[in-house]
Amino acid sequence: MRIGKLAAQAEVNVQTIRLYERIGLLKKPGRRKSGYREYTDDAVTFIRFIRQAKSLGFTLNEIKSLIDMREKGSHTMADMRAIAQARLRAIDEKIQQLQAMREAIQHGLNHCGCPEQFPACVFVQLFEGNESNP
Amino acid sequence: MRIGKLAAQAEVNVQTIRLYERIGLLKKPGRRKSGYREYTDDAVTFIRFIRQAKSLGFTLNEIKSLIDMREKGSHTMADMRAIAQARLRAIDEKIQQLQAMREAIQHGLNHCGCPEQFPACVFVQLFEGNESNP
DNA sequence: GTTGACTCTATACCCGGGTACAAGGTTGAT
DNA sequence: ATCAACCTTGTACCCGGGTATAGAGTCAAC
Repeated sequence: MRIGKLAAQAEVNVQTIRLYERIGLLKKPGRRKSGYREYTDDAVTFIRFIRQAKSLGFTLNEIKSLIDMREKGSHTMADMRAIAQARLRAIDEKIQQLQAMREAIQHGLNHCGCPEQFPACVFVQLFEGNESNP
Repeated sequence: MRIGKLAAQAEVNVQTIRLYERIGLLKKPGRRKSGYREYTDDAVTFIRFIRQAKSLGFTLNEIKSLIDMREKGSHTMADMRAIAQARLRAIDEKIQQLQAMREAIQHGLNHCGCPEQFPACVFVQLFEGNESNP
């Protein structure tokens, strides 16, 4: 199939496919005499894999690492698990960080004893020199 | 003080200060005859406020909204709280999303009954059906 | 055999939040 | 008076992950 159909079936933009090819995520497909790219059905699955991995928070670089490993046959389960675990750790860190932000803001809102009196507000405190703020 | 000192005291880059000025986050300081920017001490506090808000996950645009409100005197507590609460909601959404990713990956790792047997791995499953791409 | 939809390459642009020159002018201590 | 360290503007570049455009060539249905 040509690129447009692949894009439709994999639910991505045509440009995105060419981008993925350029950065080495997708192998270069065959070409017609006209120069048109010619894909087989498994390209659909492959792009879906990429999108799925992306939706799990893997960056395109990480995905490329997985692909490269697999391609070189140098992949072991340990390698793969290590990548997955690194991603888990990154996700956990991010969650911790967001929870800390959450708490700081929530704390500000809770301890702002000024339903309508502006100057006591946590935001005002932020403006007025970091007197007592977290 | 001149921009270099301000940058040092506020612990940001000189370029960053100019960027903040350009996007309207910092109001334009006075200038010497030579054209040099001349800041007062409260600029330090102000930049620290920006960094603090940023560390709580506010984007520069959100911070600009807070500042604009304050400048225009059109700020009410309700406005400020609304912004803070919007940020809280955004943070919560992000956390939900990360937790879903976390679970999906963890599930994959747990249910991959192949400490060293490659073909049953969750990653391999992702690849399955496209044996011949990269 | 013409039309309209498709594809090709190359290049530029978008977002946010900066960072890095380059070429010139100023400051201030010696 | 010199000289390093500072400042000015303008421009371009970085990251990741795309999206948009122009100008030219190709495919297929009628």
